[in-house]
Amino acid sequence: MSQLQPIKGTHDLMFDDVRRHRFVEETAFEIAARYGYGEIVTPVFEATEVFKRTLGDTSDIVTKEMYTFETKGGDSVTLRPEGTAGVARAFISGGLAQQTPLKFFYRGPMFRYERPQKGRQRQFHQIGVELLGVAAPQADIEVIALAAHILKELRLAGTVTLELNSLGDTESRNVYRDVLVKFLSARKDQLSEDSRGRLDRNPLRILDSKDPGDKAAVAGAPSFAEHLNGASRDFFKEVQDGLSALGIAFKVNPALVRGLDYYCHTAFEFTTDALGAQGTVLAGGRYDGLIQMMGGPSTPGIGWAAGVERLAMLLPEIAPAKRPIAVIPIGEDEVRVAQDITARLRQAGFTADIGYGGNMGKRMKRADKIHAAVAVILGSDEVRDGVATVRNLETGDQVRVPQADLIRHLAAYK
RNA sequence: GCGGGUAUAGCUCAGUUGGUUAGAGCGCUUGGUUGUGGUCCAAGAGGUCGUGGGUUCGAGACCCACUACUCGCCCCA
Repeated sequence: MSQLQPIKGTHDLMFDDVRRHRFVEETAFEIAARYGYGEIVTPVFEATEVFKRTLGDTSDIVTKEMYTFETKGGDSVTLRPEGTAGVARAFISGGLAQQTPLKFFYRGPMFRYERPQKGRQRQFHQIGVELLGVAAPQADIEVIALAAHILKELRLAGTVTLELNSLGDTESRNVYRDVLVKFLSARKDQLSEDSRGRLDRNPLRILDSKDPGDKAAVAGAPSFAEHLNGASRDFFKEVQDGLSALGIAFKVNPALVRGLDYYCHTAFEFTTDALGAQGTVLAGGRYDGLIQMMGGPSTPGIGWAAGVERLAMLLPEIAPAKRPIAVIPIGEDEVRVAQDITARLRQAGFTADIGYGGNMGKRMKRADKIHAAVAVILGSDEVRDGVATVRNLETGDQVRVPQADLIRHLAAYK
């Protein structure tokens, strides 16, 4: 047992784990590119203020989950707990308001000081998209369609469910908020301690509490849908109609809320019951107030983020890694020739590996271990005759091939 | 921050009501095959039983504390 362990809540990714991880990221980006999204890479840390302002001073993320520290220069910086704030900051600092609409895809590590459990790490990875500058419901439809498309491409269409809700515009939300607070205040004794605190900070969050008392109190509450004004109602209907027209199935969930103030209109989540408590796999919404709240020009936006580890866990078997060609010099005298052949194979686009040492048996074992499809064996006889012994490691068949013909002969293994 | 579970070989785990030299499978090394892997056979290496304390004639096992991991609550992707 080594005493040297990774930091709590962090993991080393290797072998198949990395391949699943990359498969998620690359598939997502490839699909996003078809929708016109370009990748944006923002720093993994920002001025603490960037997150405080965007996430709200009362959110759990800001109040207890951020990795915040002071630099040698005395500035407070924070490892990003999510991706939207950094993109919004880049939008403002880059003066990109003139170039809307803009579509960004991002991926990378996020950091939250939480208690780790299944599907929840302290360093985890997200992929996400942001569409900035489009106020029309068409943007909501496209962004959700993109998410659905990616999940389908990952062969997860059958494992996830899309839930949808509308938070309305500011006017609707303020009206409903007051109604809800009044209703719940009258039933304060039924509420959990957490939810009593939320009454002031985040009353909408009480709607999706799992606490039995909260659920009972909320059961008879006036519905958000009835308090949407005409414009908000029309907006939500257009989103729903658009999704239906594209054949994207969804379920309206009135309890689906975002606690943060800048969220409005569309909120959505793709969830699964295959991951225990951490069922949300991809979630997002419209945030028309965000850019302005950060000090930029008023710009509508909508986006989502997905947890790469969670998606990777759900992934069915992925395609096996490409099988390499093993080049095996029998003794030290053949190493030079083997290196030359290996280099030529690699230049020609093959995946090739060379046995590093030991006797031939060892090198053959190594070839088997890396799942080589074929071995190119070079002994003194072969070198003398300018040939190589090509052994099919599946069937055991082997033939002598002139070294000059190797690339053509091995074409099937490319 | 609050609960539950677990901790024995590199990995996955077994280990009887507490009893003398702590086991298996896989993996690893070597040999059977000094120019042939995967299969097979044989041998071998590898463990202060998470750490510290306690109970006992005797602790891997029982008790306490700590640490780590893990699963829930919470939060969220």
